[in-house]
Amino acid sequence: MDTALKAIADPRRREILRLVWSSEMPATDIASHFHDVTRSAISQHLSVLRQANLICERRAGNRRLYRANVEEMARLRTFLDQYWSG
Amino acid sequence: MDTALKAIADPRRREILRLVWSSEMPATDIASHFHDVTRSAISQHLSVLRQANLICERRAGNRRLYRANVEEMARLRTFLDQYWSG
DNA sequence: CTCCAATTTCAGTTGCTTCTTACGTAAGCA
DNA sequence: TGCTTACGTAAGAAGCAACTGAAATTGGAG
Repeated sequence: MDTALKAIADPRRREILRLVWSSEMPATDIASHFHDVTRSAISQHLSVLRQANLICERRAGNRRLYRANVEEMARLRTFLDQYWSG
Repeated sequence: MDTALKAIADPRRREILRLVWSSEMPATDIASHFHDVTRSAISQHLSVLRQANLICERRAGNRRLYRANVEEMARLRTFLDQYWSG
């Protein structure tokens, strides 16, 4: 849970999550949304998000398609809701 | 807002916030709740929380009394709620 | 004024984060 | 087979974060 909180504390990663929120997207497309950072950096952000279990990865041929793990995000949201009201 | 998110991503700081959630508490009392870390470290965590505007400080003689800034926490909560739903 | 308690601040260390460049690898295409 | 595209991973720089112990600050007590 801690890992997830740290992960979403980064604005770049929140932006990535938003991109794959409701539909999956290949890594290249994700990276091309960021013009101030290399593809490699985005790949590493994706890795952080994957370790936090906030995104799912699916391989399709050459590509890797990412989408947000809405269940885990719901769990994080619940955790915070309990924190605010505890 | 980013600063606040980073601040609450740390479990120690979340614990501190919980301690001063509904009543103010002097720094010494806060520090004495943590047995694995020095007063100095807690003081620095308090400083991070103050910069994030998540706590308020009041001086009373020798002491410094801290309490959570519930308004700022509410703003943070709203920010996250909007993030989840948009 | 002196001494003590409460607390921050400073200096320094260690470890983590973010980023870049360069390289590796697997899938598709000629 | 060899070239290209789409990625991840490795290595290293730069900066940030968390901690400790020592010193500074500020207020109270004698």
